[in-house]
Amino acid sequence: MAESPITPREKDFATWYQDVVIQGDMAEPAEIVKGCMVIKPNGYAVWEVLQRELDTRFKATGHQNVYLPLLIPESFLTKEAEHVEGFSPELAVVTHAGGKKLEEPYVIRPTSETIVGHFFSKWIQSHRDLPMLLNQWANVIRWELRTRMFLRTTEFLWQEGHTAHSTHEEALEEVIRMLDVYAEVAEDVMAMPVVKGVKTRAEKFAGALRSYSIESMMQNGLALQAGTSHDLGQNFGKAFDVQFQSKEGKLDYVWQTSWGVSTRLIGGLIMTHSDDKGLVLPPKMAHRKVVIVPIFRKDDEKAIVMEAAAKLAKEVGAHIDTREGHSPGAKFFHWERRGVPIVLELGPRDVAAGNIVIKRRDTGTKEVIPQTELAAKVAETLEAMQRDMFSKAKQRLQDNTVVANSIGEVREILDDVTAEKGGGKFVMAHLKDDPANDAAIKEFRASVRNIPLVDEYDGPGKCIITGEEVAQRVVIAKSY
RNA sequence: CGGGGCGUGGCUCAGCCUGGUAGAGCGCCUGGUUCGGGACCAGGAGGCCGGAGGUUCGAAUCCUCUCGCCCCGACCA
Repeated sequence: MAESPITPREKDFATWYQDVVIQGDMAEPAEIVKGCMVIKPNGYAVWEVLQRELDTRFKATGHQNVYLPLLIPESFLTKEAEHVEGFSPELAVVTHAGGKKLEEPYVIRPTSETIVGHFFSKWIQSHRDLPMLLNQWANVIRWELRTRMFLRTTEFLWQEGHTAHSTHEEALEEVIRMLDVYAEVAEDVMAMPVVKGVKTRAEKFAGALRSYSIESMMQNGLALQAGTSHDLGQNFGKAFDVQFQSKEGKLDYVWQTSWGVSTRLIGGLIMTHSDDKGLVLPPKMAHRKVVIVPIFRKDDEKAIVMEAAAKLAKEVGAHIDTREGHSPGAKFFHWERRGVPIVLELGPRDVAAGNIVIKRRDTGTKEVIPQTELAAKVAETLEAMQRDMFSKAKQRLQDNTVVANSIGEVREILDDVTAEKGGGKFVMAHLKDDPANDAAIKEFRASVRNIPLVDEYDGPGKCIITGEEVAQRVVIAKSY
């Protein structure tokens, strides 16, 4: 037994997740710093793919990247009342520097709305400066009490978009545009289906008018907020005095948005697709899509096999596992745990027959094919995997979405659901957007995930708590 | 912050109750035989037992304090 086995999902989903992260060589707990993790090469490569996919789309929608300071004067946080209330409990504060106590402490950014507000007020004077469309790739710190690798760590990597507009309409368009970008990356690249919607007032970002989110469903049925896009209204504009002069010569505050996704997405990716054998990556997320495991005994066999392997590897852009001192079996397990989409086996028998063995990670299907067909077969298999993995996840989401018409029913369905045991559902119910109702749902540790932008159900109905007429059903679930 | 668990070679842990020369498996190094789903044999390197104080002739073991990590809840991307 070369490396520790992975706890089956059935037995304990939370432990399974940790095992997959560690065995897949994605990350490990930092241990020396509370709640932090070390993202290892295999995990960081996945983040780099995500960065590339997102960044390309940000640029295509007119955004530019900037970088702002990690430290924020403490007083900045207090300028927006809701914002400070929302973030105060989880701030890490720098009180000493240069061997002296600081006159005014700095907080380590939990997010950058305030510092952006400050600079927007410097940079924006005229309607000609608008819209201002910026994005920042950065790390932030939120002192969470409970952490899980990728899903919630004290320090995490993310991108935060910050934009300023001259009208609310335009800002709203931006909010939805970026939510769509997130949904596209989640579904088309990560093969992770999401539900787009508006957060309830109780669940919105501290300081926003409204927040929008994409919510995905993990294999245990728990919801994961995979991305958010906020309509900040003029709240930060007013707090930081970001005014512009309109065409008509009138002064007005800018309308802002902010939006972000984080390394949490990697957690979502893992919990959407992986299995009891380890990590499973959709082809578009795999930095290493094809690996060849050469098989041979004697030196003359080795020469023949390696020559054929090198030729085929070049043809399909594969990595050859040339490590010595490991049996082929050990190599198969190695790549399987790391989620490589396609593993090719090539031994003397195959070379003699002009064949090669192709195995796909998601289904475990193994096939012997002529080497001449390899390139076509690889391309076709990668495409099929991407498609099938999305379908499978989509099906699971549908199978585990249920309708409920009373609070008792909702509670019945979700009461015993935990991250470890699983059994989670998305429960569609009519509920009025009122913090009191959110609180009632919280009593059994569930929450309103969002109010879907597209109502796929029966339209208006009576709120399961107040009985008032509401426009549509909302998503209620246990979540990470 | 409440509850639980845990700090002993790189990793997983045993030893602690009942104080007396620091152990195992895995990994690592060397050599040989292996190699189509986690190979085997032989030899070898590697630890002031989380930290501080105390009890004792003697502490990984007993006592006090302390630091940290993990898991479960409340908070949250």
